[in-house]
Amino acid sequence: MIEQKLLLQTCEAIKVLYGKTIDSGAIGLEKTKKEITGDFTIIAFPFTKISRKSPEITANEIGLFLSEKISSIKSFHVIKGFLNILLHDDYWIEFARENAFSRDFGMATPNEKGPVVLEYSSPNTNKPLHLGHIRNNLLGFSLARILTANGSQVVKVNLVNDRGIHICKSMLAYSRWGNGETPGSSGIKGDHLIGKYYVLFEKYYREEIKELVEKGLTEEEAMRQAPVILEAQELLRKWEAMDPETVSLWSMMNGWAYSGFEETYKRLGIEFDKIYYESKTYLLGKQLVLDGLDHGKLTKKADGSVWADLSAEGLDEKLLLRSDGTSVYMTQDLGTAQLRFEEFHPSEMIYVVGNEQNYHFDVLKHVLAHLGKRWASHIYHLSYGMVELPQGKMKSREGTVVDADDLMDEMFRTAEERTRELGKVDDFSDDEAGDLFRMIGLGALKYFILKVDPKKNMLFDPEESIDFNGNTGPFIQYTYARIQSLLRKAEVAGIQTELKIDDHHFSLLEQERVIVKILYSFPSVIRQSGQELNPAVIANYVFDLAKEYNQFYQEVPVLKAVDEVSRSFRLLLSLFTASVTRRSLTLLGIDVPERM
RNA sequence: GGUCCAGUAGCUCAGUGGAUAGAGCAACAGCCUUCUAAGCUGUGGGUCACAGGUUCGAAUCCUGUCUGGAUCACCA
Repeated sequence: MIEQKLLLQTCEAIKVLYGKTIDSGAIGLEKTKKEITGDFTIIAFPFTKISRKSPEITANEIGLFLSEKISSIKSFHVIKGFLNILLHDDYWIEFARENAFSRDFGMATPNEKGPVVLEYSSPNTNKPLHLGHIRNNLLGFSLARILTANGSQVVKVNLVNDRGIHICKSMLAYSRWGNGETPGSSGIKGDHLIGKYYVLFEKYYREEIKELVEKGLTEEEAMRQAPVILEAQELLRKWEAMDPETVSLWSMMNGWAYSGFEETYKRLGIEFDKIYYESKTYLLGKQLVLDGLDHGKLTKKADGSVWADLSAEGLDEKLLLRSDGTSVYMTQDLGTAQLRFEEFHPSEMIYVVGNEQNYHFDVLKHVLAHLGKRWASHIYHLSYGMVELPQGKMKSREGTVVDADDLMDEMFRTAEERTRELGKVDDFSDDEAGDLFRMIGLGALKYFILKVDPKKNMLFDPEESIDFNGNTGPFIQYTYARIQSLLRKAEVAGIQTELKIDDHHFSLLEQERVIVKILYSFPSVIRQSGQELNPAVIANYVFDLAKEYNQFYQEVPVLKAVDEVSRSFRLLLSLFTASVTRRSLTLLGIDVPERM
């Protein structure tokens, strides 16, 4: 790699010129800004202390040294303390030629340290998936692909929250008002049907609270004493006691939810390697806690409850077992973490969970460390921000949630409308057209969400999300489709894409050079987003690429280029760009259309 | 109140120690014998929340302040 060479020789230059050994990590090497001639820039300011000369002179001396040692350097020039280095065109041409056809471009060496267990999605079975889940699912799935591209073996897991008071609420409402309605009989998708009864419960519950408050109770008392909530709690106790009737209702309704989720996942294009059910794991962790108690790492209070004292780490005390000996959420998570560790011996355990649980994961790691689990430090919480709407936050109680299925329908519909308007599918079969609408609609949705830094709260404006112009998925898909069309036409015209540079030396246009340089950075973009667990890095990269490509080829048509060598190079560049674009979009879980 | 996160153009977002802080949307003015106008070109738009500090250099790092959000349950 040329960058390595530059760093190495800069060290050498400083040693020879100024007699001091420095670490190559201390050198500021970056890509030259677009407006300035050059490919790489070395920042010479820090060396002035060593050289005891002005930044300009220091940079010039280093530049001279480098161009003697590295043959790929064509020229250099200095602005203030910035040493801008220009490489020979042949270097970039060779680079493009070598990489245009390479398949595993961007692939890192396999990671032998063990698999990465990646949890995402984690739905509740009492209501359908909404926009927040979509962000979670897209992040998780994209991350799995990025990590795989970085050489990791990834186990994608989902932990379904299928037990607890929330599902009992839906069950209660259903047994009261359901009249034996099923997804089949009503034509309602299973998870939506359950959601319907959850909403019914909440509505009725609120009415009861209101009545009690009118009778003189405080709101808090009313919430606790409302007959319907007591009944739901009774249902939970029955479930825990394995009451046959309750369990059978529970498994029937959960079955509806599972098949509903499966359908949504499929439409979203995401999948899992393993699904855990909380009903099977909720008792885990208790033994872990009792062992910790035996070893004196946890404390028991007078009422029998068990706690972890994390005050030394700046956190509070955390309850792990209730006074009646039952587990809490944290206890379960301790248990499932232990389970996964034993199952996979992972090098890393990643949880894609919203940032409202930052504290929970802090505590989780600390408690595990307290219990002597060394792998606690291998837990990484990929925390993402909330999705807000123009009207404010999504609240299920106020009916301002954006349902995942509805949203996808809306995206598909808009994609179809817009595409038909433009006459893009006039020569498509119905199947082809349908596929295209789904690709574009989903591409728009996925890109819109993934391009934002995960940790930030984001605003989802339905209007803007279905705009297909500018920094959007469809724009990138469009660029790709156009390149594919170009390549098809070139083939028909019998134009060579294989570049012969043996006897030809020609100059790259400035824009060609910009594009090749962007392509050059692709492997480091993948690596970076793997490290930071950030698909947004890739999203923004591929948009820049598409934009540069469009700008250039607007002005310089490929098929008409007169010079055979330069035409051949541009085709090669198109091929290269297409392959990197496809690769990037795939890492984001976005499909690429051959025509659109 | 404690802890954590965020604050960049009218709006949505990039940029996390380098040069004159960038895109998209929105507004206005242009460009279809070209790979396909879901595109391209141009114009206007900034106290990088505020104040100090660190250094050759700060939107970026440190400290403090302000604003917004999350969290601190014998809920999950």
